[in-house]
Amino acid sequence: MHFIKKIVYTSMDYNYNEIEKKWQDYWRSNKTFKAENISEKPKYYVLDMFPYPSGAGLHVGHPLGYIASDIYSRFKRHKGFNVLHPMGYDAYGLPAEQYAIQTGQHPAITTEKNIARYREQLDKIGFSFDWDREVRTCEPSYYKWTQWTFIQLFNHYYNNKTNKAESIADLVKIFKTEGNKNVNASTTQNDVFTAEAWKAMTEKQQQEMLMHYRMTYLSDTMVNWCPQLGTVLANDEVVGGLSVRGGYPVERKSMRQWSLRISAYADRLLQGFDKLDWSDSIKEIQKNWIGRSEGAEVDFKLAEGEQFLRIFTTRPDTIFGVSFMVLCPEHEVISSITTFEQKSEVESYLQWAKNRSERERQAEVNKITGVFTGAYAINPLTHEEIPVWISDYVLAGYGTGAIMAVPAHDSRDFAFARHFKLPIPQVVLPSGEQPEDTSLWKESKDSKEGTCINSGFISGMNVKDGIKAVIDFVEKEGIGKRMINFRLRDAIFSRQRYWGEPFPVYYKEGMPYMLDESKLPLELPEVDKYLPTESGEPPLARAKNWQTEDGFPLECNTMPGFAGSSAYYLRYMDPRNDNEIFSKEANTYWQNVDLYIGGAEHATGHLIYSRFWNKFLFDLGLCVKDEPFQKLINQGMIQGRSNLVYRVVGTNQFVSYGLKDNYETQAIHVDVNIVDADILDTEKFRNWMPDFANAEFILENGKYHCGWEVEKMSKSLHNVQNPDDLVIKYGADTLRMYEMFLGPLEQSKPWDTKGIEGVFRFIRKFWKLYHNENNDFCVTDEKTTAAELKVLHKTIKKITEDIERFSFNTAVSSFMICTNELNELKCHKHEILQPLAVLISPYAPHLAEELWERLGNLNSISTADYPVCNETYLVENTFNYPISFNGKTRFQMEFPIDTATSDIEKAVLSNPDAQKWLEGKIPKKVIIVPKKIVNIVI
RNA sequence: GCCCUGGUGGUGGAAUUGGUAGACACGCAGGACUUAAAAUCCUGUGACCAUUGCGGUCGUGCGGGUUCAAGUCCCGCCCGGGGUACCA
Repeated sequence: MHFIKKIVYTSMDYNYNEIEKKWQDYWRSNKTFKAENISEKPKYYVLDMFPYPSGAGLHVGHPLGYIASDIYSRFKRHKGFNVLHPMGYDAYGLPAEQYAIQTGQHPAITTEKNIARYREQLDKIGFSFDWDREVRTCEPSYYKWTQWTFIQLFNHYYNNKTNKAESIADLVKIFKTEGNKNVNASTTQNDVFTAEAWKAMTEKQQQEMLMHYRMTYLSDTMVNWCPQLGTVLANDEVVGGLSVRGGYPVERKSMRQWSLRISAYADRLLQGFDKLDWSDSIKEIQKNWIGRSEGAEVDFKLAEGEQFLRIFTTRPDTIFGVSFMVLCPEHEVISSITTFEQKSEVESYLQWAKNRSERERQAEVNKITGVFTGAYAINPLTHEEIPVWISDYVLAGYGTGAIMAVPAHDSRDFAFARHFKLPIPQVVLPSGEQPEDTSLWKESKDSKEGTCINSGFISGMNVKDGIKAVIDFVEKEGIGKRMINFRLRDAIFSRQRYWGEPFPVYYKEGMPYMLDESKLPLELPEVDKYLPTESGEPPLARAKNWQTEDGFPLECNTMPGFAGSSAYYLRYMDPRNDNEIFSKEANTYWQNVDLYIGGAEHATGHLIYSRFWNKFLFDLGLCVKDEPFQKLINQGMIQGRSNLVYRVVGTNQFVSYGLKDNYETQAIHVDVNIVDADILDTEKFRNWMPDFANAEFILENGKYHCGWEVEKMSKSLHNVQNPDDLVIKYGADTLRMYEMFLGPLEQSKPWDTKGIEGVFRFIRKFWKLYHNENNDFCVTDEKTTAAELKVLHKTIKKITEDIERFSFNTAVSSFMICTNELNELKCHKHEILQPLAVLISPYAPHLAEELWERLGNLNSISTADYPVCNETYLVENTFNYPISFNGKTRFQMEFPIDTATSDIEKAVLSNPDAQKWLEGKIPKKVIIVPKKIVNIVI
């Protein structure tokens, strides 16, 4: 009812539905926002994180970033830039495949359908995307280049000397002439071999050796295996031992998998930040994820035999305080060093540790477990014998899988030493303290600063000097060296799933080989079921003839989600190129993304993978910039605002919010779409669910008031707002401006439709500046007044400043203020209203286009120049000084702008109001800041 | 635990470089128009005290500090949101 009334009345004035459709059609048929790769104009590349097209469609949270980037794109066009503003779909993904498993419907069909829905929703909001450049990661013409890049990764290794990826063919040449003794590469093997030894290897042995160097490599690694999803996951896809998608438990398991040697780029990924305009918080998250630690690798000789244990430490100065060593349960020397007496105990511990899930291990961090191997090592500085233990608090994946324990100064070592009654020698003394009896300590002292004590030749040094002295010593002795360690692990790149890019890989005698580039794309085959085979192979193993023309079997794993999303921004530059990933010309013109807007949840996944991928392509000389995203903005989450009704326990009665405390009630989430301004539509409620058909209500003043809460937007909480309904009810321009008006782009904020009416009112007021009571266009050529010009130019200035600092919420209020002021001035003048239409067009493009046309212009408003502020209209002759006493403002006085401060002082002090506040006292001091404030100190 | 964020009216928020705290909007209250309602327009709206008018006191999570002047800078806490977690 409410809804129909609105349509009727709006057709009387601003008919947004008709106008918005008209201009969306116009933009589509005129390709208004097509970006050319050749242009005289300077370029500007604005990118949104492309969406995964889920079945639920867009909710109001999704377009927030898209609206901001669209405003900026349109602004930049007005400013004379050639703007690249594309959109596409991250189309591979688990939900479509899970749906396929359940229903048998091919994920391509589900995906296609979802994309169509997304497109329809996006179109209705009036985005200025260049749709000719749309990409979909699941299209063969797109993933051809994902596969192609994989081949390049396979054919390159990372040269630490030149600090870039170089060709494997060149590496083979070096191996042939001099072996690997002079090679400093990022590698997973340490053996040194000669040219002769290389030549003596079989092809298979050579391939196995090269695998340790390739940027993507096949290896047996401990992976995150998720049984419920039937696939392995990368580290960023696991949080707290559970899969991010679906929340299923994840186990550690050794499997033969493809990995990307992203760790080779760890240092460059860190250094790259200096040049980037990203928020500190997102840089910080990535820095922590990469986790650079400076320290040393030191070898501890075993007391028996010639073997040694290599450890990594950031605190070489504390070696004097090492009283035992600990190995991870997976450590390879365990079997050879364990003594006969300890053997059975060690074996049962290893068995126990192996069966412990990742989740249990993380949940029971405080549970101290471990076993003594019976072996002893020699502390290289004290030369004392120290016991070697095994415990799963030492991780196989970091450092060397073995640690030197410094119980006095490390909390985990301390807890372990206390539990197993091992000695705790103190070696660092914080300044101002005396050495203590460590047996009385309740916890370790993690002394990052202080003086070394009980530490041989470094006793008396401060920690920093001690570290340096010890490293120099171990390097001289040849038992250790300076070392930088990273937390960042190589990314596991295989997935045991159907709906992803096939690897361009076949196997010959168990060794992988790349398909010839001419065979790309290797298209995803049809399968009868989207499940693993009975023997546990991935779904692709079900495909018929999944082999090369020569009969060699093809890889059955597929690539992970981040494969297709790691270089899509580059493909947008030249998306229909079938001969290369993108042309040199296109890349040289577009360079990299100037502005990237998206959610902060991609900090440790997509944003790191993309930077890695881009740096690799940069090393190959394919792209001209080594960082993909110059400026990054993370839009905040839009939370849902839920409504609650209160059922009297055990009845079918619902009591209004204000009266609920008189009853024992149960709160129930109610669909926010049947609530208006917290007032429940009781009739709709009865029809909402069969359970409530006979609901009775206890009302307040004849109305049912709902309670409310801010929480995440989700179907199950019935608080999802989708943009389509709002576009129908208020129009796209109102939705766009309202989403911006909600608050700062980067902050999380609750969605509340209450306020949208205010923006809707504003849009109509704005329309009425150009129209009379009969909705006839009424803009005149009358001469402007100084007051009108001042309003216009003040607004130009403010809006331009706001847009440049991405403060869209304050820009919207400035438009409101401007409209209110022009309305008051009854201004309907062309000279004011034409530039104003351009000013608002990035925000409310449909409205602006319509007004632009009515103003007599023939081209799209997007071709108009952005108005320039003329400061001369803003010059003030006087300033209204706040007069404050001891910092408290009491009254105001107006003075001409150029009044001398001495004159101001005189005038203020003789003012009767001032006399009242002075209470006859003589001011100690009078501070006058021109055009700011007068402060009188008494 | 560690790291990053944020905390301002009934609500969303503004205050860009230390200079009149609460712009703009929602909501609410009152009024105009109307047979009535919707829409629109006008007025008021931080709290408290006073109210006949003038006014006054307090106030940006809490406690200190720097300053003529602090939402803004410094120190110490509290609370919310996000990230990360045996990383040696």
